[in-house]
Amino acid sequence: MTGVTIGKIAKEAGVGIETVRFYERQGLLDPPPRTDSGYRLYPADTVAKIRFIRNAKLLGFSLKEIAELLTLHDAPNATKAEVKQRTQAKIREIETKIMELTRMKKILTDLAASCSGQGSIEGCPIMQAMEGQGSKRCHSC
Amino acid sequence: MTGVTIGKIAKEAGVGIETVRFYERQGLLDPPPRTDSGYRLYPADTVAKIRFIRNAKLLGFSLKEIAELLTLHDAPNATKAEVKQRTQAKIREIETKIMELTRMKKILTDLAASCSGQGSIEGCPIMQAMEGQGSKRCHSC
DNA sequence: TTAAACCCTGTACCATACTACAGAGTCAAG
DNA sequence: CTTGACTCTGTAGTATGGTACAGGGTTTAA
Repeated sequence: MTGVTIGKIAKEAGVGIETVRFYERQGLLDPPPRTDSGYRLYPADTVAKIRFIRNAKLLGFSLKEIAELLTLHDAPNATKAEVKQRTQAKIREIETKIMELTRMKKILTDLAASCSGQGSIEGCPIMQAMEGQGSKRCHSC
Repeated sequence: MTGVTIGKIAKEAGVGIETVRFYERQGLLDPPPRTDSGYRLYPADTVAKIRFIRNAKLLGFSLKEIAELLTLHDAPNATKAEVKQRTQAKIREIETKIMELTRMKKILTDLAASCSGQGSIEGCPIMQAMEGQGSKRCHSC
């Protein structure tokens, strides 16, 4: 089997041609063999790799992290522990983001509740909150 | 009063000089008057504006959105409703992000629980999940 | 007077994940 | 044999929020 051209790979994987080349530049996809005229000819499993990239992205992994996961994927001596450790690190990262967003949401919700939404902006409690010192002794810290 | 030079504004506000000029380019701070030699001379309330920017950022507003808030701030005929509406839109935006992150976290947590973390990467359930079709009929959608 | 400290503009760079060309060569069908 | 579809490289642009110069001019304090 000689391989598949980039256009067919992209179409099957549901991404743009430019994206496939971009993933190659970023080290997510191995540079494939070429025809005499320089056309890329991809092995059949490339579509699966692009799907892997998409799935990992949906789980919050960056392209750099996905490159590492793909390296593990192809390393015969990689371990489950390495994958699990990365998964747990990502969970902690997500938890940190959720906590930060929850903090923002609580403050905004309280402010919205304290604002009548009626009349001139003068004395708006939301604006007043943002005018404050942003003190180092912030009660939410 | 002639005004304050950029270095003092930056120091008092706790940001870099470049950041002050950047905020001016982005339309967050009005271009201040200049000395004959071209030095910026800021009005005294500029430090408060930069604090406003920092506080609004901590609540999740982008610089573009903060520029709008600052415009409202200086508009005599602005209303509380306009501020409250932006606040509620931001709350919804944050809720969407939290839901997306929570979705990721749940999947990752389930996957981590299903992985023994022992032995070769062969058969790792986390990797297998990422190899899947990423189907259109995903049960989490 | 001279050196340090300050300020100016303009541009380029960091990460992230692409997207969009221009200008050229190649391949397949009719 | 020509036309359209495909591919190539390389570069630049998108949004976000800055940071970091280079290569000047200015101000201030000793």
